[in-house]
Amino acid sequence: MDSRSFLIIDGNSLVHRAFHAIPLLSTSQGVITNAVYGFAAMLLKILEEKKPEMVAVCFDKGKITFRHDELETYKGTRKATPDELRPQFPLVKEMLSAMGIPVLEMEGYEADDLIGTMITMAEKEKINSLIVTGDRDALQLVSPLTTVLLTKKGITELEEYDEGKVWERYGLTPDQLVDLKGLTGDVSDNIPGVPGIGEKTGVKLIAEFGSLENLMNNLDRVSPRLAGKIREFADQARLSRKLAAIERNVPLDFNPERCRWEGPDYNLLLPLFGRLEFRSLIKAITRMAGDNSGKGGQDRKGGEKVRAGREPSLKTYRVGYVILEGKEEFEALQKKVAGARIGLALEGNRREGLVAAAVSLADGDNFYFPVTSAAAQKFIAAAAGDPRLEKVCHDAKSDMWVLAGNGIRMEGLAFDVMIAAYLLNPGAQNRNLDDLALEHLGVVLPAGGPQGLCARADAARRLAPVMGDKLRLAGMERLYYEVENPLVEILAEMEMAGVKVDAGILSEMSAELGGRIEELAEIIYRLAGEKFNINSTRQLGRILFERLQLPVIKKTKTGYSTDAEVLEELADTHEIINHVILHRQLMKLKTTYVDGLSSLIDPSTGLVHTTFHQNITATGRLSSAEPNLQNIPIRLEEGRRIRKVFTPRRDGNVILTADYSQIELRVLAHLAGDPVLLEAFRENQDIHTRTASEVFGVAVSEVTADLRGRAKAVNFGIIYGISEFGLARDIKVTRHEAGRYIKNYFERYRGAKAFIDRTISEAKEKGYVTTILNRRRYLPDLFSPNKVIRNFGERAAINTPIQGSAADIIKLAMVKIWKELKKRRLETKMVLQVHDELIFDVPGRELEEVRELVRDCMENAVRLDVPLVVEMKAGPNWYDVNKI
DNA sequence: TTGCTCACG
DNA sequence: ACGTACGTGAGCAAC
Repeated sequence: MDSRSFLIIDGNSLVHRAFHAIPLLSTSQGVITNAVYGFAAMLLKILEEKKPEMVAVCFDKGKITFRHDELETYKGTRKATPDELRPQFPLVKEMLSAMGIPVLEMEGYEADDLIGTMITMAEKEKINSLIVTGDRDALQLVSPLTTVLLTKKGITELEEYDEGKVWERYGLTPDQLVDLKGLTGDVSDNIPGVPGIGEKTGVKLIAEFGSLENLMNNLDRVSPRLAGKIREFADQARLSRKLAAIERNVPLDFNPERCRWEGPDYNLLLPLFGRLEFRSLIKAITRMAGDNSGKGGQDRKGGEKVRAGREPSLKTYRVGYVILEGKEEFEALQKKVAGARIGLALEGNRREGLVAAAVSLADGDNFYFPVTSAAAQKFIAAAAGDPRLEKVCHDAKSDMWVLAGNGIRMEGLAFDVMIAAYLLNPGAQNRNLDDLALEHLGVVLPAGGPQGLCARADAARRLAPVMGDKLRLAGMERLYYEVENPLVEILAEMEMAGVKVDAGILSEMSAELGGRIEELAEIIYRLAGEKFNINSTRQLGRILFERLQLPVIKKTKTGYSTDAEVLEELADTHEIINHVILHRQLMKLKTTYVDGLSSLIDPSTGLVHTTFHQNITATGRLSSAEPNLQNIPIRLEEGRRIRKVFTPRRDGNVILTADYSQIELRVLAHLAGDPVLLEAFRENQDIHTRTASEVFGVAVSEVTADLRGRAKAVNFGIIYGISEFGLARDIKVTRHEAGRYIKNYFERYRGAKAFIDRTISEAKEKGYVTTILNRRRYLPDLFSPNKVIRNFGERAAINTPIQGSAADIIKLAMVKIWKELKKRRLETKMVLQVHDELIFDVPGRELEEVRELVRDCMENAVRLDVPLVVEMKAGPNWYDVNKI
């Protein structure tokens, strides 16, 4: 654009366009944001491309405009603004204010009229204007100085109209477009025009006569039929023309010069985008603005001080810092931090250990040091190891691993902002320190170097009180300080302790499985009549359903389904199927468990060290990765044997397992207060047998294995948020039959039914569900207009309090057990957690004591309305464990 | 990177 | 008429 350029946007039009072009996005807490997002994305793109000098956005104001004085039914057919859109307008205006862009609106006028008035002012001053809108009516404003950008498709495609382009499209000049509207009217605005005249005829007439008035004066020169029609509706045509004409003289106390754009106020914009969870836009504007900081003064060690009272703009966050070197400096700092609370950030990794550290103090002083000298090493060991020196970190468990590389242990973790962020919203996908600093502090962290590390230590320290307040307000203080925070150190110890894995047995298994897989492959190729990749579902599908013409049971969105369920159903149709099933099974065992596990054994110790993720699941469970030790086979004997390789770490030790019996159903009994469930557990009955008796109306003594199996599926179904379809599929009965079971269940278990209904309705009221320790999960899916997604949300609303409470309970038990093991100075190591089960590596002499300690801590972790029962087993490996 | 499949609670 | 059981992680194939 030219030197003086004015960008002027039809806010209503673009907000509506964005709303319809973008699917219903919402924040993790259910605030719908799609229109704001689309509008912001469009705005940023146009600003970047056009770099205008002046910017304004116009909105309609008031339902009744001056046009309604002329025609009561003007825009009478407009649909009401959707409920999902209306609350987004204030957000758009807030965004514009943060962008530093003025919003123009005036009672009784539409955005068009304000735009017409502004560009008229601009043209007088020879300013070039660019109008952005989705409304073709704006094309009448095109002139040598004014162009219009029309939205074309979606939000990114725009089409620029100058006079030439208007002529090319309509064969008319921009001001003739108004005359055209007089004839054709406009369905969307409910402007009548002349009935029977559409765009084709209209354009022809206006092109020939130049204007509506001239046409009226020369009706003798058109066909009698047309002339009659126009004569009959002459007044209506004149009125329509008047309505379609954009007003250019609104008494507006504003002018283009006052729209000079100085750029966004990033201190407002970034927190707003953070709140709306516009991660990609945050990245985009961060990039756009670039790192234009670094004007801070230097201090004696080369660090940079914050400049006081700087103007608001997107500056990478800068902190003052001092680089520590000499022994005396470390000693001085050690004195200074005694008994304090510090932010701590480390640079380094697990393999190579600690490289550098940054410490941030409450008074704002920050210290950076490379860990190269003995003095540095001594300082960090003392600081990290001192339990009374409170540390605030981001992802402290990773820091503990880095420190462990230097033989340093961390104690005294006061706050981990990553874990706090997880509790505040377990559904968020990102908990980087950078994102948290942006969202909660409104600052952009610098990357790398002493400045970067100090900023991280400083940000962590400053985040702690902010997030601590939020935890308190959400009622999660106890959950944080008594469960999750202590668990960080416990999980670090479990990971570092590792589990002994017998590599010798694994390599034998690998060879044996390899041989069997090859034999099976040969048979499969022979039966198929050709060689192919059995692991490729596509190639397998082609063989089974095309070459061998087996019936197609199920399709995936990319082709034939060949999953276990399908293969099982095809088992009788062809000899090849059972071989494929076995091949799959053995392949899984070999690749994932046998070979996968082997590759992760530390050859110097024979241990595997899983990583327990404490901030992944939506429900509060842990997850385990590299290797995942929470999904080691057990259901089928063939796979179960893998467990033989998990052994105690030394001779004389045993593997002890302790698992909660039916913890989720017990939690359900407690939460629902259902009398039948309560009674069953209080009397320690077999819960599935009892359910079978209730649902199928037979005496407990008459329950067959088959009935018990079905009842078990029903019980699982209840926990998952039952559906006829799911239950029917699981136990292979008709949907009708499954429906009967569910109906019977809810008639016998009224409390469970009431719990489910109550849970869903409360979730819809609050937008989230909670567990017994007040863990929270937001469920934006509950508000989806899509029924399938909404049903998902409802099932999650039922399952989360159950699964999540069970997670709370075992985590609490872990903390109790760990403290007790420490207190008694036992050598026993807690090594694994598998959701409802804990696994220990126990010296033989401690077995008796540890068994009682573990049982006590687990059974009494919380007080429920039903007893918690723990089953314990012990043995020489994870396979050969027997009840004790 | 995505989709499919399958191991666990 | 639709298309679903809840929560995970990993390996392979095929882009």
